[in-house]
Amino acid sequence: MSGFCMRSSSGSSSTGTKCGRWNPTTEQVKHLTQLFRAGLRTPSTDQIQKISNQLSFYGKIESKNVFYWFQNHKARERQKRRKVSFDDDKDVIVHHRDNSMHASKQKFVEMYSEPNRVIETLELFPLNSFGESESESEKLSVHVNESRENPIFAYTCTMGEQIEHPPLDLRLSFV
Amino acid sequence: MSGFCMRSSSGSSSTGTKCGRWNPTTEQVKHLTQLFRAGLRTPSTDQIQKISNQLSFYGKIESKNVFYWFQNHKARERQKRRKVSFDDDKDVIVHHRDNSMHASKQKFVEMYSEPNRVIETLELFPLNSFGESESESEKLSVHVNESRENPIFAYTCTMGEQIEHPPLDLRLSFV
DNA sequence: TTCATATGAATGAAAG
DNA sequence: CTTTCATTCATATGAA
Repeated sequence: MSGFCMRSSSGSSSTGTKCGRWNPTTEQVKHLTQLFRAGLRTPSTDQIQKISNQLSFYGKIESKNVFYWFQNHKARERQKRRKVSFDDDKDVIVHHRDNSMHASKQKFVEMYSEPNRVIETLELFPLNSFGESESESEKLSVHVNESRENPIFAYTCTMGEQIEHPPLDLRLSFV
Repeated sequence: MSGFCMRSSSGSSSTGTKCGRWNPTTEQVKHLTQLFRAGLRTPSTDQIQKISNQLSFYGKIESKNVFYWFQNHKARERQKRRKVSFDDDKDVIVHHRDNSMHASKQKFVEMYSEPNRVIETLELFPLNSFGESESESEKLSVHVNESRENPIFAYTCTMGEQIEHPPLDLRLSFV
């Protein structure tokens, strides 16, 4: 059994999304909580494995469940605390808590900040992550056409994943 | 403005539906996925630009969105391989299911490297959050006993929160 | 049924 | 790249 949740974003009705989800037993929750209270916040993969293994005694459970549990529990603990701690806000004068959150908004630009705008046949593939992914170890190149009238996404893959005719113009083909 | 943030249509009990972050349309996701499946993993700035530009046809989207999408998708594809694979038997007895992972080469290979009790000294507390935890910034260790009969969860916490003795064997204690 | 809440799951964004 | 954070989505459950 594997819960596959398809997230139909926007578009129309966001229905669907059906998947069974883990339902922890009280015992499992009790132990997870204890570990949390003991100070565990972000268990490592190893720890997750161990915990999962042990807790499986009480019922079905997977590693990812443990992972999510801690993730959520920690987040919500913090969230709860954040809502309750609105003491310094309406107070002291010019303390406009600047929205610094947007200050460093574009992190990705730091690395790729290059006004370069060469448009041609692109050379993809960092070549460092091919053996491990489920994708194919093939090479391809993205040919982007600059025509701007009715762009068309045209995937030229031997995989036979041809999409209809979306108004795009990103051509991808093997080399 | 343009309704780029639909979502709370029929949901009265729906959450706030804030429009703070990018919400890819089905079409956008479809295309991104295709590119990914075709082998694209780490698009260059140019490529990101082009893709973003093309996908903007379907809705609001920025370059960084594309950048992050690939980064996350790639990472999670890999992470999935790591977390969703260990299925535990709820019947005691821990067959050392060997470490015949899939293809990963990190962290996991050292799981059950020892048939004895594996004592891992955990380094908890990320320290990036103030006193959000009830525990102090201390270190603890998880003592996992591999006995395959009647595991017992034994939390050795100074808090005096001793639980009974469930059939588990994950010992957690401060160091 | 409808609304409200708790929480598992997912994922965009960022930090490390 | 890896890991963590923040926010959101979805479902199960219980109250009204």
